[in-house]
Amino acid sequence: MMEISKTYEPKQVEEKIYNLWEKGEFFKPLVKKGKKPFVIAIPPPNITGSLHMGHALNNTIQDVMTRYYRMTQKPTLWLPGTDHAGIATQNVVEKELKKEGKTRHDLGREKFIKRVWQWKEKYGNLILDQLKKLGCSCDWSRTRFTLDTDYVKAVETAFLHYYKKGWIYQGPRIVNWCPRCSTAISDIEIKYIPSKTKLWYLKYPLKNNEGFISVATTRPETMLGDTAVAVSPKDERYKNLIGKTAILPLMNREIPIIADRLIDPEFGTGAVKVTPAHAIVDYKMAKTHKLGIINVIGEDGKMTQDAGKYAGLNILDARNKIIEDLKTQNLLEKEEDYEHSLAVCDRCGTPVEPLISKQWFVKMKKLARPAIKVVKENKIKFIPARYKKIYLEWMKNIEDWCISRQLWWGHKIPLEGENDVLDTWFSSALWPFAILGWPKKTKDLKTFYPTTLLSTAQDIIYLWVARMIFSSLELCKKIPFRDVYIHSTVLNIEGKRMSKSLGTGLDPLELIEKYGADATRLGLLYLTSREQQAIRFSEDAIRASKNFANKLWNLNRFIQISNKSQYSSFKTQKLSLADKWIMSRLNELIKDTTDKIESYQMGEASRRLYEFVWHEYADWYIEMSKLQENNLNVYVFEIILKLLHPFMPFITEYIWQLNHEKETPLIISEWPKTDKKLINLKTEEEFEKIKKEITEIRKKGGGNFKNLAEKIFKP
RNA sequence: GGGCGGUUAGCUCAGUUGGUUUAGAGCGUCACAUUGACAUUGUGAAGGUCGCAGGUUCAAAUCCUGCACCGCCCACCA
Repeated sequence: MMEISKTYEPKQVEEKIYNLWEKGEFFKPLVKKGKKPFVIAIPPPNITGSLHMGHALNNTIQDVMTRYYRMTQKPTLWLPGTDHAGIATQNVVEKELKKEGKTRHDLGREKFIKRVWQWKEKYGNLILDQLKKLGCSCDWSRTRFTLDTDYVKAVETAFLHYYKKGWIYQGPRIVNWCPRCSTAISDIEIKYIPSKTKLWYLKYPLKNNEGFISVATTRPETMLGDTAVAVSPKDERYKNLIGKTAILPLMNREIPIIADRLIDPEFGTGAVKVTPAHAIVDYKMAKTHKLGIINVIGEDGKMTQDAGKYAGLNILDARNKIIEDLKTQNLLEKEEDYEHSLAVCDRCGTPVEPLISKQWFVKMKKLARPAIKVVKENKIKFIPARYKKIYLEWMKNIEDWCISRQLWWGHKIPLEGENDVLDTWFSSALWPFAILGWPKKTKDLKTFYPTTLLSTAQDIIYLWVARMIFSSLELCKKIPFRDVYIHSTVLNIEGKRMSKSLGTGLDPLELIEKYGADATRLGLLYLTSREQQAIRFSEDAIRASKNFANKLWNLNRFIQISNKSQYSSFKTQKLSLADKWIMSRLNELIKDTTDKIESYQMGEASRRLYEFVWHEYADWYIEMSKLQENNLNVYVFEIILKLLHPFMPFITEYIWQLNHEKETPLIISEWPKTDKKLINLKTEEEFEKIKKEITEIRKKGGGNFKNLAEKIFKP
C-alpha cells in the first residue's frame, strides 16, 4: 500500500469487496453448538419489482442486524428469495403481450404460463442483484422462490391440512370482483380513492297505491337486483312502513320493507335499497332476513340476463338508461353531487364489483385464536409497540379468507378439476418455514426455525405478517419469528408517498451510483428513528454520509502516513488525560451502539457513531495526537471500523483489508466489548473543561496552549 | 366515522423516566483559515416565544385537556 487516493471512490471498492465476501462464503451461517442462531427471512420482493426506497431502508435495516449478530459470533442466517406475485406478474406479462396485439387467451393457459416463466428467468432476479449492490449479506445459496418445486409441495400440504380439518369451504358467497383482472380479490387487496359522483334519490311505489318510499343510491343500476328496502328500526318516520311491501320500479317486483340496525337513519332518506348480490352489507342483511339474491351484474362487468331489458349493457350504460327510464316514469326524485370513497382494485385501479361467486374460503375463527394469544402474551413482539393493538384489533374482527383467484399464474388449487389458483398471500404466509424445507423435517428447519426477526413495512401487517403468524402456529406449532419490526415509511421531501407512477419516486440505485452504497445506507438510517411512522427523504443526509465516508478514508490515510509511534499494547498506567478521555468515550460508544442496535434504534446508533468519529475522535483526539509522543489512534480506529461495519460495510472492510490483508476479514471479526473500568465521568468532565478553555482561546484569536498541553498530554 | 403518528432553527430531524443558569445535529447561510489526512476540510458566528389555547407542577419541548393543520391505517357511508 504505497499511494492512497485523497478521496474515497466507492465504485472501485464495492464490487471487489462484495466478491471477496461471497468467495469467502461469509454469508453462510457458522453453526456452533450451544449458540442460539439469529435468523431473518427476507420479505420476498415481487419478481416484477425493482428496488425502491422502502426496500432500500428495510434491507439496510436487516443487513445491519445480520452483520451485527454475525460479528457477535452467533450463527447468523439471512434467507433471501422472491415472490411469484400472482396478479402483479400476470398483469406485467399481459401488458407485454398487448404490445404484440395478443391476449393471454390467444396463447392459452399452458403457453401463457410458459411465457411468464420466461419472463421470470429474464427479470426475476434483478431485484436480488440490486440488493447485492446495497451490500446485503444474504446467504444466496439458500435463495428460494415461491413457485419452486419444494415450495409448491408446501403449499399443497398446507391447503390439504386445512381441507382435512374442514376449514376450507367453497362459496357461493359475495366477494370483491375485479372486472379487469377478472378475478376475485380479498378485502385487503382493495384500496379506496376519493371520487366525485352523484347521489340519486329513487322513488319506490308502495303496494296498493299507498304512496312512495324514497331511497338514495350511488349505484342506481344495481336496483334491478333489489330484494328489499331497509330502514333503521329506530327511525320514527318509517315505523308504520316496516313489514309492508314496495314495488320495485322497472322490474315490477314486490319487495318487503325491513328494519335493520345496520342502517344509518342520518344518511340520505334513511331508507336504503337492498341489493344482496352487489353490496357486502346488503348481503349480510339478506342472510339475516332470508331475502332473495339476484345477480344483475356478471363477472364480465356487464348486466346479466336477470337484468331484463338491460341485459348485456355495461354498467355505465345501464346506469344512464335506468336513470332516463326512471325520469320518464317520474320516479327520480332528485340527484345531488356527492363525494365518497370508491373501492378499486389495489393492483389495477379498476372499480371493484361486489358480486356473488363460487370461491374457496378459509374459515378464520379457529386460526385467529392462537394468533391473538401469542401476540397478547408477547411471545411475538411488535416494534414499535403500537402496532400490537392494530394487529389484535384486526385479528379479532377477522373475516373468512377468500383464497381462490381466477388467474393462471400461481399455485393451482389441489383438487380435481380446479382451474383457479391460490391467492399469492396463501403461499407467502408459509414463507419463513417453507424456505427452510417444511413440510420435510430438514436440518435447516430444525436449526434455524423459528426465525428471530421479521422486518417489514406497515402496509403489509394484515396482508402478510398476520397470515404468517396463524399459518405457522397451525402448521408448525411454533411462532414464525420473535420480533416484528415495522420500519418507517419513506416519504419524499414534500411528505408525499414515494411512488413511481406519481413521479415522486427516487431510485436508490441512482443514489448508490452517485454517493456509494455505504453513504446511501448510513444516510437513510440517519433519517430514521425507531418510533417514527414516516420519514421525509432528504438527499442531504446521503450527501453528508458520503462526506463522512471520505472523512473516514482520510482518517485512515493520516494514521498510515503519520510516523507517530503507537502504543503497542494498551496499558492504563501510561495514559495521558487525552488518552483516558478517548478511551472513556470509546467504551461508552461501544455500549451505546450495541444497545441501540439490539433495540432496533439504528438511526440513533448511526447518528451517535457519526458524531463520535467526526467530532470527538477526529476533531479532538486525532488533532491532539499530533502533539503527543505516543497515541491510541490505531487502537481506537480499529474499534470504530468494527462498530461502523454493519452500517457501512464496504468502506470499513476495505480499509481493514488494506491494513490486515492476511488476517480475519472485518465481516467476521469479533464485535468489541465494553470495558466498564475505562469509563470515567470525572476524566470526561475534566477534559470538557479544557475543551472549553481551548474554544475560548480560539474565539479570542489564538494564544498560548502550553499550560493546557501539559495537562492533556502528560501520561 | 374510528384508531394512530407528526407539528422543535430556512430545510431534514434528535431531544431517553418533566430539572445541569445559553433547547442540539446535519444541510444551507455568513466570517475567517491552506501551519503533518481530508475544501467531500478546519475554526467561529448568525438563526428557535419547541403548532395554538388552557391546565397540573417549585419546574413542561417533555405530563393532562381542547383545537388547528399534515400524514398513515382501519370501516358495511348505501
